[in-house]
Amino acid sequence: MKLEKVTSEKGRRYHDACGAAHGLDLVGDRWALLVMRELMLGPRRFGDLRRDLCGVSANVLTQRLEGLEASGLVHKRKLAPPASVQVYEATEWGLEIEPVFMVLGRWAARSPGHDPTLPLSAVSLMLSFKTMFDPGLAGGGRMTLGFALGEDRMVVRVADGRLEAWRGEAEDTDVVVTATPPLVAAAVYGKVPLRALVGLALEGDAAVFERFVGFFHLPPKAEVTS
Amino acid sequence: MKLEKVTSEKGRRYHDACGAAHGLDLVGDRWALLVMRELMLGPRRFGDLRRDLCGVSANVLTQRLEGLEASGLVHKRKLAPPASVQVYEATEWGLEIEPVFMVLGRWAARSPGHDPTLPLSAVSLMLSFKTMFDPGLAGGGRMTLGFALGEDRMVVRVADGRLEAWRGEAEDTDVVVTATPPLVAAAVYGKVPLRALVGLALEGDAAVFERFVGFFHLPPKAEVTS
DNA sequence: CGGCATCCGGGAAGATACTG
DNA sequence: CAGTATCTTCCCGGATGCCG
Repeated sequence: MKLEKVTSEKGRRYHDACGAAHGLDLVGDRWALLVMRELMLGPRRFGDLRRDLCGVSANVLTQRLEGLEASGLVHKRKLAPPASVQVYEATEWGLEIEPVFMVLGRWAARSPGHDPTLPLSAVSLMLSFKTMFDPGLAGGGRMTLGFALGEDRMVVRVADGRLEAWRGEAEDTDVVVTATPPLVAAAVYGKVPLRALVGLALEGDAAVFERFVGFFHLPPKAEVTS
Repeated sequence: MKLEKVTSEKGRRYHDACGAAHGLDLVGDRWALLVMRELMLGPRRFGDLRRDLCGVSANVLTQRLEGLEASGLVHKRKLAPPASVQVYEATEWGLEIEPVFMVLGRWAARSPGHDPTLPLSAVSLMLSFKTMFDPGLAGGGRMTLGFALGEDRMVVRVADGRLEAWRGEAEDTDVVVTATPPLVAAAVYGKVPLRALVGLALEGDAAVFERFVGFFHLPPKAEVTS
C-alpha cells in the first residue's frame, strides 16, 4: 500500500516569469544541476552517477532523476542487448544547458573560496577544459589527447582554435594521459611540473601535453576588499 | 545568551572542485540567485527586495544577504544623509554574475513549462531585454525608452546594435512606457497589440515602442517528445 | 517601519539498511 | 546493481516580537 504521495511538485517553485527563476525551478534543487553535468558527455548508469556525484544519497538521486525526466531534461533508456543495462541520458534540450556550466564555472572560478584541489569527476575535468580553453593561447595548434581517468576514457581534440571533448577510447592520439582528474587539473591549471605529480603517467609525445597545458589560464581572483 | 550557532557554513556544500559546483556553493541556496538578480541594476533596500522577491520570508532574506556578504558578493552600505538608509549592493565581482542570468534564462525560456504571464519584477524585465535582444533585428536602430513600472524608473537605450538598461529617471527619451512589468512583457514577447493591453500607457512617440517590440524574439520551445 | 532575532511546523536532504 | 524504505537532521517558510 504505497501512500501515493503523488509528488505534487508544487509549492516550492518560484512563481516568477523570469527565465532564470524558471531555470531554477528546473534544475535548482540540490544536486540537480550536477546530475545534468554528469550527463553532458553521454548517458550514465545510476551507480556511476552516484559514484561521481560524491556524497549524493541514493534516494535523492532517484528523486532528481525522476524530476528531471518529468521536466523533459533526462530520458531513461535501456541499452540494446547484450548490454541490457538501464542508463540515464540527457535529452536534446537537456544538452543545451551546457553553456550554463561554462558561464557559471568561469564566474565561480574567480571566487576566493574556490579550492581546485578538491575531488573532480572526469566529466567535470572535460567541461573545465572547454570552459577555460583560450583560443588565443592555442593559436593554430592541433593535437589529439587521450585521458584514462580511472574507468573513464576521454578524448580531447584541439583544432582550428576550438577544443572538443568526448567519451571514447584513445585512437590516433598524440599522447595518452593516465591519472586522476585532480592530478590532471594540478598539471593544467596549477602548472605543477609533471615530474612533481606522482601518479600521472604520459604515454606518447609528452611535449604535446606540455603544450596543451599552455592553452589554459584561470581568471584572476576577485577582490574581497569590500 | 546567543547560542553561538556560529553559522558553520559547512556540511551542505558540494565538496567538488568543479567551478559550477562551487558556483552552487555560492548562490545555490534557495532565493540566493534571485537576490543577486535584483541587485544587478543597483543597490536595493531590504523591503524592496522582499517585495520584488515575491514569497521570500524576512528571515530567509536576512540569511541569504548575510551569506552573500560573507562570500564577498554583496556589500551592506548606508547611503549618505539625508537618506541615511541601509542598502545592499552587489560587489564588483558580484555584478559579474550577470551572464549567468542571460544563459540560464535563454535556456529555460525554451521550457514547455515556462509561463511568461507570471509576475515579473522590474529588474527581471530589464534583464530579459538584455537577454532576448537580437542585434540582427535591431539593425542600426537607435532609441531611448523610459519605463515607469510602479515605483521603479528604468531607462533602456538601443544604439550600435547593443542594448543597455539602467535605473534612472527618463530624460531625453523618445517614449515613456507606463505599465506593470508583465504588461510590458506581453507587448514585447507576446506581441500583443497595444490597444489590447489595458493599463499600458505610452507617452511620446508610440511608433518607437512599436519598433522596439520588433527587436526581440523568444527561442522556440523544446521538443518534449522523448 | 525597516532590519533582524526567535520559535515552530512541514518537508527536503542525508545516512543507513534492506530488497529484487 | 538499481533502486526502496526508514529514520534523523536541518533547511525553508510563516508568525511573532524586539529594537533603533
